[in-house]
Amino acid sequence: MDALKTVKTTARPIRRATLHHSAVAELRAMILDGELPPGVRVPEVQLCEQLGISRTPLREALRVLSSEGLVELRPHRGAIVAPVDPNEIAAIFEVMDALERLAGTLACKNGLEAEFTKLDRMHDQLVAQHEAGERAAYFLTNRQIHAQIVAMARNPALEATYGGFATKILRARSLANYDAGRWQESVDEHEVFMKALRRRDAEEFGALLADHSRRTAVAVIQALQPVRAP
Amino acid sequence: MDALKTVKTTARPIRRATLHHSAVAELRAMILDGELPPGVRVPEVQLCEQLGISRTPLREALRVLSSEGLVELRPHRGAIVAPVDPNEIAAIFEVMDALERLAGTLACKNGLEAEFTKLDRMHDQLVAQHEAGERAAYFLTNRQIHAQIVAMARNPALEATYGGFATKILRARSLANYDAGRWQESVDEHEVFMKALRRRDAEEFGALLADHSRRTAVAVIQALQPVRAP
DNA sequence: AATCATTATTTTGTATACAATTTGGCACGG
DNA sequence: CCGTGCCAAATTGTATACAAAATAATGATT
Repeated sequence: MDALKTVKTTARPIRRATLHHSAVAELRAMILDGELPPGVRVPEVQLCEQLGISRTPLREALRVLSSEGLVELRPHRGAIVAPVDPNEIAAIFEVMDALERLAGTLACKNGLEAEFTKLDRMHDQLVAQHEAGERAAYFLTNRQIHAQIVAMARNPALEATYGGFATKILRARSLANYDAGRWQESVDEHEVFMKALRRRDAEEFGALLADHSRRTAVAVIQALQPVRAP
Repeated sequence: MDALKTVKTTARPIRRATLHHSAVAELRAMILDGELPPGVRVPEVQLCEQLGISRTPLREALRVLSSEGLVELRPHRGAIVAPVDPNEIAAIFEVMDALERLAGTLACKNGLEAEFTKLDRMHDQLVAQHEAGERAAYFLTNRQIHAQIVAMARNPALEATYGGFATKILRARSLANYDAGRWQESVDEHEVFMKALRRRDAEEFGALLADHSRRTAVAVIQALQPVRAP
């Protein structure tokens, strides 16, 4: 007696089966990984055979990435991977500070108890990775922590906007090698705002997150300066 | 002795000649004007002959609008104009408040003298249009004022994000008829934050703008409630 | 008569072919 | 020797044709 006709195979019934959607994901990853460095031209046919798809879905993907700001479309002149402009990154961080503050405040108000404890565990992991000098793992955990905070804000619009900026910032970071001294500072700041979080002090937590973001901005932009385009 | 080889015919040498780009603009306008109401299906071929273009550029346009959140793509099931979800609008306003505050603070710091006076003139116009009961003209001026403030912030990332949200909010507004009582209130709030602006009190101006945004949010969302989908 | 299965139609997704524009090179003239 | 104009190759923009999937319509079976 099966009451259901269809079996729920997975929690998310949305299957992204279309090629153009896969192409977006693939290209985005390639751009983030630096496989497609900023400023480089994106020849359609070459990428087509590389991805094993036709031009149609690839072009659709390029339009989407353009609207995300990861590529620039120059009519009749081909697409290029969007260059990383320090001024643009600075502007993004200026907005990001405000978003971090908002995320922090809302997360404090809307987060579930289980999420707070999860955040605590993640923070412990972060500190451990810092002490162990595991740079790559640290950065990943760091991103996950901030993503978790944003998720706890329970605001899809904030999450989407934050994600878009985070992507661009991530790309800038991967270009500019991070200052070593900033690492310790950053961990300290995490310690501080986590204390505010444990007190459930929403305003203070938000303010500290914004401050953390601002300091990160300074470090990233500074590290970006020597990369002057040749 | 002309030192320049090319004559600058216009300030923006970028010409948007491609069909898919025109299609994006056209469709976006149609969605905003309510010509394509929320939830309605978007049959590709029908729109193609209506716009006089082929399916290829139209589909590219749909992907862009999807990435902007104005249409929803359901794989193999066609695209629909994104429904206006009160919860989504509420979430957007929550972010918008923060953006308004940021815009106000930055505008106060980075605005040029000429721009401040221009804003004053626009405000006078706004008040006049309110007194004259010119509803449509008032709303236009209102939008222009806020756009001007955002422009004065000198932050392209903020401007783009703000613009995207403003588009969605505008669509929600056009659906829900605005409460009459709110109109007077709104003008009063404009009066108040303009005073702060004339004092060049950046923090206060930002705070008042955020407050204005929050109150607008309440009014819009309330006006949106009776529109329960049948 | 109602339900299910199967088929037909419509619509979307993808690939390919054609048109238009840009860019690099080359010859010609100054 | 340099600049200008024209031509050719390559690449993008658009249109159309074909394939796949979903919806509907129909008929058979109970």
